[in-house]
Amino acid sequence: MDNKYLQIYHDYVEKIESGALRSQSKLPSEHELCQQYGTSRETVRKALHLLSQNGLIQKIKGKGSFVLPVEQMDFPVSGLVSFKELAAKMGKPSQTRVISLEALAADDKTASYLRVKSTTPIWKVVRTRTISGETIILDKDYFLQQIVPKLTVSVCESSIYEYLEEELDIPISFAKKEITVEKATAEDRECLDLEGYPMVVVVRNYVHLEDAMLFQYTESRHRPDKFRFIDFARR
Amino acid sequence: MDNKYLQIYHDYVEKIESGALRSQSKLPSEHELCQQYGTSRETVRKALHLLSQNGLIQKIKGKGSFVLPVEQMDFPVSGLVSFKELAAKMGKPSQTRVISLEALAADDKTASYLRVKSTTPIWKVVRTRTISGETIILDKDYFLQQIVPKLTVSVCESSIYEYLEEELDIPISFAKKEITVEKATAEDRECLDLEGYPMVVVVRNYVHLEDAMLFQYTESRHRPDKFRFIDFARR
DNA sequence: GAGTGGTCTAGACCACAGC
DNA sequence: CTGTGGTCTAGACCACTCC
Repeated sequence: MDNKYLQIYHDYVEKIESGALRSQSKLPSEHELCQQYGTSRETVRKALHLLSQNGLIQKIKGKGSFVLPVEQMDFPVSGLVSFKELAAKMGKPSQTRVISLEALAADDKTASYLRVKSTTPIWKVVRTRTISGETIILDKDYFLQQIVPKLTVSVCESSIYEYLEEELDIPISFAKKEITVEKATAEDRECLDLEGYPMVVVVRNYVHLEDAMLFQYTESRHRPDKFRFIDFARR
Repeated sequence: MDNKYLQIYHDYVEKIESGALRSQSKLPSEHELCQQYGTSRETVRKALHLLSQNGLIQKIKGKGSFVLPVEQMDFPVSGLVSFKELAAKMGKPSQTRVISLEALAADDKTASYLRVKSTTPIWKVVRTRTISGETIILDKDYFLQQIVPKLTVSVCESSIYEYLEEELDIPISFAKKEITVEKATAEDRECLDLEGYPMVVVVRNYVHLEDAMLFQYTESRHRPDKFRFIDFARR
């Protein structure tokens, strides 16, 4: 069901992540790829641009396109990725526990985060994440009921993200993350294995739909020594 | 000296950041832009894609392109931006102080960060950043002398980044940032106004050239309460 | 010089929104 | 239905790298 350029893109993501294409190795030239896939050059270029944007290849004028060093698949919290996917990539035993799941009216603070009026019907989900036996992340999610009419504990235990994308087909478009370090609250100390750390890393995530409407606000609170964030930027 | 698509892109960055184009307002259709700029549609689309990637506009199929809410000029540490630019955007009095500038041979630790052999000739620069009277950032930069033959204190006091890009014309291509929280060292406590905070936020930045060669490693150590990082992600 | 990627064009057909 | 953005094509010229 992919477009042509996504087809080419996914082919090469697979080749690179599986190791079939080694770091530093050269991709076929754009001309060759046109012939292999039977497409025009702009289409091939769109695929290569995507690979380059995502840090998988490097294009050098006059030379060609080369696979970049992957550097141990670095916990890419950057972008829109779910905890489930992350945990799977890291290959560590992990567990999600639902502390609470409530349908309620937004209080003033939550309403301001979601930029809606107070008393707007919302879902509030509180979960903890346990990795290798240590509970190190406290996630608090808020959704507009208008967008997500139904939500169950079992969905919250696996992946809300998957549910929204695949079941409800909600068109998630872009998200803004904000990372700060703050004093641990009583709730943090209660829910997490903080081991005496006085602070937590707070990742606030604002998720927007295709029409730019904000529909989800997530606050992810991490034990500082277990927190790691990777960002990849191009000129 | 810009390309056509960069011309269009910069025109609209200016219009949006200056406020001439309000949040939510609609851009001309791609067809109209073609006529206004006398270019083909793919060229206009390349410009709009860039605007969209950088979080300035939102394209909606069947409707048009719309200016996104800017949300208070959000300290965009994301991407490749220099401290000088950041401080200017935030409009706060700031100051850079050079603690040391040395040409030396890489020790084992530094060599492993830069992924070169020990004893490779490098520059080591240590600087502090003071904002509104508080010294809250300690920056340690390491460069390969092979790439940067000359470096002076006065360059380090203004902007090394500008010097590399504009004077030396070094083709910076991409960078990887890694954010963690670590115990403050004696050096941190000595150079920064830590106010008793036991930890610092460490941003490690690996900067690569166009040929994917690593040429700079920067370690930026922040007082936790003054740290803020913004990440913008699209589907 | 031949081969590469970077830009650009003038078309085409499609899917979606809104009337 | 018209107008919008999303995809795709088959060319073209340029700047760069390497021999």
